Amino acid sequence: MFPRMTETTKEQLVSAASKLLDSGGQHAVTLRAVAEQVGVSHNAPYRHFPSRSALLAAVAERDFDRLRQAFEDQVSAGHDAETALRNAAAALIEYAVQHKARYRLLFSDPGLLPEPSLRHAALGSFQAFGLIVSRCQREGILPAIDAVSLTGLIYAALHGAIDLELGGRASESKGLGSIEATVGLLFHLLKNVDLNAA
Amino acid sequence: MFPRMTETTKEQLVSAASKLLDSGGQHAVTLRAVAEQVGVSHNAPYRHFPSRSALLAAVAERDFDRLRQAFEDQVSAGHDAETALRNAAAALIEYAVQHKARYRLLFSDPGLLPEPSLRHAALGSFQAFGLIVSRCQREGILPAIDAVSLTGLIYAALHGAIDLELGGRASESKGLGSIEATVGLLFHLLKNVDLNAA
DNA sequence: ACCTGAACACCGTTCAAGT
DNA sequence: ACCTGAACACCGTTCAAGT
Repeated sequence: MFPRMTETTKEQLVSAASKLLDSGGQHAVTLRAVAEQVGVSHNAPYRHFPSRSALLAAVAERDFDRLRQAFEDQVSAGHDAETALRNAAAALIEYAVQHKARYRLLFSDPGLLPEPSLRHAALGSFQAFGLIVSRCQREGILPAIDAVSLTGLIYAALHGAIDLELGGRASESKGLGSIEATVGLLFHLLKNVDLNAA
Repeated sequence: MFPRMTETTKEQLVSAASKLLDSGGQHAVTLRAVAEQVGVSHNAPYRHFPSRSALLAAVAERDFDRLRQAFEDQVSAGHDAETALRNAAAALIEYAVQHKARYRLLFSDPGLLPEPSLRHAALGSFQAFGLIVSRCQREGILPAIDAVSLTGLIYAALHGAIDLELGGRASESKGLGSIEATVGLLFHLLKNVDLNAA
């Protein structure tokens, strides 16, 4: 099957909501504005989504799938493990910086409805990232501890650096000059962990 | 001077907003609800704060000061450096878990007005935490790299672990079973960094 | 199956007026 | 200096009705 040239109304609503998130943030995504962009009445979205939250969940699910794809591309790109890890981190950082409100929707918004399909998409992107971490461990770039725990820690640190930056909390005076520098320091330190020392 | 037994209306508004954040989250902090708790009309808050955002900024500033105090207490408590670091992290985690909406207001909300006094309070709490990190470096518990950068990295990782948990993103299947475990792993790895190896 | 128009309760904010 | 009541524009959501 070729993809349809025209989006369904439902897809158009998701795309319009994404666009509004990018241009004006969460605040700007009102059902009325979304409906107007698509050219339907202010409550037509309710024929496709039970609530505003459900529409935002659909935006998030689509983006989680795209992130998983980006991570999987790095797994199969044929680079060495460390390059794959750095590229994956860079891809996430670029997504966050260029789509701030969408990043926060996916990784921080406490109002995001935890529908099973969304949780599945979120876990999928995490696990794709985890494959890269595991490969780094096999190549000795990262310490040989439990792979899932290590992936969780790196994911958390990466998220923390990104979230502080997006929230305007990451000033130079807090040692958080750039997300890249913070993440680079993390990888540098992890690379030099020696658990056989003591 | 002894503290007054009665709060001014302004202080009452800040306290009421804090309470509403704890009980119902950001969503529940409407100026109308705040005013009702204090017993004034729905727009009386405007005699004390120019906007809802400014009221929330006042809540944040007070809490940043309290966090700085908690960190400074650990500095002067007479414990060894590692205990001070672990206690400081535990204090932040406890604050986050018991006051989720307030934690996110301080460390994540992009709408928080960056007034100079608020930025100053935020930086103060960061620097108090940094003093503990520096002491750990002097005692050889943490790697001897630039102190501010290391503090920034630890702050970011701590924030990431907390924020993912508060947002419901920290499942066991993502290696994020508990904030304490993730932070414990971070400290464990940092403790075993050996930059003289290669 | 999908859409519309009117309506409801709620909100942040403004304003004229009161003490 | 501090407060009140009415009002405005806006929002999510519901409902009766249309094709």
